Amino acid sequence: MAQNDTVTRILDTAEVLFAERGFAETSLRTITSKAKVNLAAVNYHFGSKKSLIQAVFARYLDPFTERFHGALDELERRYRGEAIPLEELLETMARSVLEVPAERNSLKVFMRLLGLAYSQAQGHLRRYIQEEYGSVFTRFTDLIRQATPELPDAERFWRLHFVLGTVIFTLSGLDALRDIAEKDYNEHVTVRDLVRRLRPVVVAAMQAPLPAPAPAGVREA
Amino acid sequence: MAQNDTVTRILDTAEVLFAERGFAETSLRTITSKAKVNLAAVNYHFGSKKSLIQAVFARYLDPFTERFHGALDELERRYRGEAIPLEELLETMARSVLEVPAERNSLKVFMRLLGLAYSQAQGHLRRYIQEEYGSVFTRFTDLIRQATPELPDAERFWRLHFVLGTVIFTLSGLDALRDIAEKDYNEHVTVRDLVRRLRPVVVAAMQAPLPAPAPAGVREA
DNA sequence: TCCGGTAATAAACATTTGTTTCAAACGTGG
DNA sequence: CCACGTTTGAAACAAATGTTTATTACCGGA
Repeated sequence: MAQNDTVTRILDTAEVLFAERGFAETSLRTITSKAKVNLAAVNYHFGSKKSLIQAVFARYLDPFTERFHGALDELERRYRGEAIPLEELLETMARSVLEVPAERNSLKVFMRLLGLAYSQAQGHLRRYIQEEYGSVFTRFTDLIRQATPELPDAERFWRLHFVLGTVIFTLSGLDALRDIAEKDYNEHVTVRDLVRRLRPVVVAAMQAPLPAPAPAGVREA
Repeated sequence: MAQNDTVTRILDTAEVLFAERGFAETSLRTITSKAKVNLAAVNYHFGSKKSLIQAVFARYLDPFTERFHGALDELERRYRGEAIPLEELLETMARSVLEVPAERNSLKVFMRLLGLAYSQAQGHLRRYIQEEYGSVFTRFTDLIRQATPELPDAERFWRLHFVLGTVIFTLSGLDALRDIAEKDYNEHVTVRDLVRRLRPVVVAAMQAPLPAPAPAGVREA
């Protein structure tokens, strides 16, 4: 199990360094020295730095998509054709996201990586994630559509990304925010705690009244 | 006005490149060649790449904080001691943010930069922004507190960051999202449009019902 | 006109980056 | 025990980065 050990050690080290500093700011030498493996091991086992980055994501997203697909199967079975309630869908998504990294106590790393995947330009990453894991997201949004028939399609699209932003932003910046919260309110906040606080906010956001119609004839660059 | 021209050209070019690719991924050579100035000009006028990054932010944040402070002064004068309504505060913040880059039609650049400032590790940037512009944020949160006396302090703290996440996440990833939205819904979305959609969602999020109390005795790693 | 400092330029600098090379060590199946 | 494919190791590679150095060009005031 020598090669497996090396591969795992590289992945374990890389994911926390990536999460802390971003991809471009993390050199292979930093990773390999901290992981106590040879520099060439990365190119030997993964081929390139880009592939290493993708492998880091795959290790989270592969189990996640599997679990999530399973959970959605179960939900659809339970509701047999009827629309699944919105809160049930959100709850299921939350549970699936939480379960995967829970096995390694690395939720904040996972969330930070997700945040980077969005913000970071890194064209190849977005393309990779989209191609590899786009289908499960499509399935989820389809179910969301059936659960919120009163929303116009475009409005639902944007609201989904609004709440996605809330969750990723909050959980990926959790450490910094937690420090402030503890200092100011003397309250130790757990992830469970945050999810509990998130729930009513997310639901309220999705069910907010529709915006006033756009004023006509206003141009913008 | 030769030196001013060079300085401005560097800033103009740097800000769009930074916004497109991030800081580490944008080299001084790319900036200077695109701006048609000499490579050494950056170090001559700004001292270092770090200082250039800070200067890019200062060019947005200095006018913003001035306008925002002014707008808050005006609000406080209008309400003379009484609590300013939440929506008025949010509206004022939105207007101040929108006004500054409007002068150069570069709102998306500004937003992307804000998003990078959060997501990007770049320790020096966070510290710089915090030290230089933290006070206006403190003033704003104080007013928000007076506008939402029904919220427990901790709850308000988290909700503020929830909606901050929504806004920054959405607007900083605007280009990518816009592409999807246009492809799927054949709808060209402007920033004004997004702000209009954001408003009811943000208000609903801040006013959502309080979460169920935390279950007692549940431990977590 | 000439001087003085400011700015622009080209070249070189020292580091750091990802990647490649090739030899040595390893381990497993015959 | 030997041979062979796999993995590790140290070193070198080319390319790219931020920064510095001299040198030249510029330009307004004495």
